[in-house]
Amino acid sequence: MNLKELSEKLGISQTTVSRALGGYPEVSETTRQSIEAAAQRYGYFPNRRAAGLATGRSNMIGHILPKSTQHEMVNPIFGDFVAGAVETYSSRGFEMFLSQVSDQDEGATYRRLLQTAVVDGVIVQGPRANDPRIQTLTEMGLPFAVHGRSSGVNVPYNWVDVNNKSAFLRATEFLLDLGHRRIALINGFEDMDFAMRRRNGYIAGLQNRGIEIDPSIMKSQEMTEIYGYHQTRDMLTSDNPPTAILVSSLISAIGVRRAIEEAGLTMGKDVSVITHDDELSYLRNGETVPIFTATRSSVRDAGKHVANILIDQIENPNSLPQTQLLEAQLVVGRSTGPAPGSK
Amino acid sequence: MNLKELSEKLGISQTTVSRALGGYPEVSETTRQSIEAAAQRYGYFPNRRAAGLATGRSNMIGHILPKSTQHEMVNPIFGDFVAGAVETYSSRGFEMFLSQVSDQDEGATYRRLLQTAVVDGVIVQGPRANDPRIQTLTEMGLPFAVHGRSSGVNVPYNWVDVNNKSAFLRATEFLLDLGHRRIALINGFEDMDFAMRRRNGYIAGLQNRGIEIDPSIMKSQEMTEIYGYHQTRDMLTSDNPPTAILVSSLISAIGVRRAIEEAGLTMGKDVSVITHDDELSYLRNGETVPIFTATRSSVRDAGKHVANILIDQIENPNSLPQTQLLEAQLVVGRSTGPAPGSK
DNA sequence: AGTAAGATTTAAAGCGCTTTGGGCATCATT
DNA sequence: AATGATGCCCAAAGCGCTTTAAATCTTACT
Repeated sequence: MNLKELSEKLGISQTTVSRALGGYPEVSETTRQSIEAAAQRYGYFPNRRAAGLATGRSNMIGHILPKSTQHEMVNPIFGDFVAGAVETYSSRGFEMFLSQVSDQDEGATYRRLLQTAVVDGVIVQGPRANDPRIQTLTEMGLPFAVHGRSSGVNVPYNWVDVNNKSAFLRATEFLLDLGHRRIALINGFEDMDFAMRRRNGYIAGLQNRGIEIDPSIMKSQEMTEIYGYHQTRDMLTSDNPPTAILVSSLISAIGVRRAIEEAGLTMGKDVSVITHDDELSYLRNGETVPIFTATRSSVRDAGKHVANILIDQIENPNSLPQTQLLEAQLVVGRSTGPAPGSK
Repeated sequence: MNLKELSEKLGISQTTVSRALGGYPEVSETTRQSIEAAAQRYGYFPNRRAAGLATGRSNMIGHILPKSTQHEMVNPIFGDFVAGAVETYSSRGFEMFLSQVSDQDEGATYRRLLQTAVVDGVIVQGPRANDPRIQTLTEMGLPFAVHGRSSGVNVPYNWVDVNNKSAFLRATEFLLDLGHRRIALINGFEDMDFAMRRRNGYIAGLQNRGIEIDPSIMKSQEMTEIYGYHQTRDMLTSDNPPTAILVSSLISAIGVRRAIEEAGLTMGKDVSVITHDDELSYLRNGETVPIFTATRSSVRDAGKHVANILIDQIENPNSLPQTQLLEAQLVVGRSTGPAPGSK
């Protein structure tokens, strides 16, 4: 059933049927009623491709999954982030489009997406410092919103980010207050902007108290479970092991705990741990009392917000970019305690 | 730049330009060369909406994310599964479309997807026994492929599945061979088809050796970390605790390990554990030597396969449905050992 | 040289929708 | 009664592409 058939069946012009269904005012209430009833009865929905061709809009938002040759990991937060975004999309009449690209030609992909008119805007994930995508997209005029920020980029753009620096600053201070003086950092890849900011928060926290920065206990890599395990095991068997560890991901923190327990130590007594917690739905950090003391911020909510901001921009092309800085909560669980030897 | 402009620039008809770019034979080699060069130079790509309107094909595959009111969990394997599928899509000229639906009107969504001509086919995830979606889609004539199978459905359809029954049968036998007699099952929701099959494998394994089935140590729920933890903790403090546990997900197995260690027991000595391992990229089951003895099967590969099968079907509408049964490997790690008390 | 067959190319129709620019009643205003 | 508004509806153009049917140009053969 298409518009033509429906309008013939009703004996009403295509124009009027289209307008009635589109909610335009210049249709009398009675005809609108009968048109809507008929559409319902025949299960008519406008063909989106045709509608898109006519209007120049697709009501689709693109997400680009970089097929990195370097990092083979599929981000564990991807599912929850997308779930949040899609929730917004469906409530605002949009849908999600996902494409994969090899790293080098991401620019070409955006250009192609624009040229082939397949999306109205894109979400940029995992920004790095000075991320070139922001420049590219701005020049191209393809609406976009970034999950995270990109240090060094000065043009305004839409973003939603967690206050990573403040979160890790507070976490560091919390450990210092407990008497810890040797605090390790198990961070994500530090060319990622969020990881850089977390490190900055950590460093600021130590420096505020005049504690020296020791690069040998600052690790940076892809945040897998194994990675947390390895780094912790190595540090715990070193000459001068840390008494506390700051971890960038709950997944890695699980590895950290494994290494601590394997070393015959007790988490929260011998070694304190604070992790960032994205509130992944399949990996809750305990229930009423969290397992890990954590800086907590829902990545799912972030997905919702960033989608909303992008759609605002699409629906209102001349509006100024919006930004949103979410504060993480510091929630206290069972993984932290006074530094051993301090009273 | 659109087709009309490009063809005017070249002084060649739209027809010929379109054909040259589409790789049709009735264009002389010399004109094709110059057309391709020009397309390259101007960065021309055909508008996909318009092409789709003309051909009736969209080159998009739909995935539906049910917005379950009941299960709020975003499947942890979603990311890897999608990554596999998208890899296939991009190599075969397709792209992915993701939409969210509330449970009850999934049928309506499929109908709408077909009517609005937005996808060429859909992937069905998480099938249950007698899943109504298979019937619906078959009747509608919308091409689809299922990740998993649906017991009780007798019409032929495209699917890719792991041999869950055989995997759990073998795992059970492995534990029995180690002398275990009291083996618990921490399974996923058993209205999910895969979970049902796993349970059947487990039961068959026990019955083959004449061991009685004890429903009090067979658990079924959403496979979170917390769930594994709770069930294990409860069972270990019961009158007749199991000496071995079969777990349906690595995520839950992490919770199982946590409970075992919290109880002061040693995994692989006091309590043996076998888990299913989907080879999630962010959650590897150890390195050379696995942490957990596991039934292993890559969900990412499954994504690739199911996407290929669906595209085959789309490109060749009259072909018979394809099916693919992947065997899981039983890999031995450090989480299993002889039953305590047996010699 | 003349013609049939084959190779290229083109004009134009059509995919299903939205929207512009009128047209025709109906109603209120002078 | 003439005029201007207003409300409702419609025909047709156009979005950018693919593809059918027809035209033109080559080539091969009698």
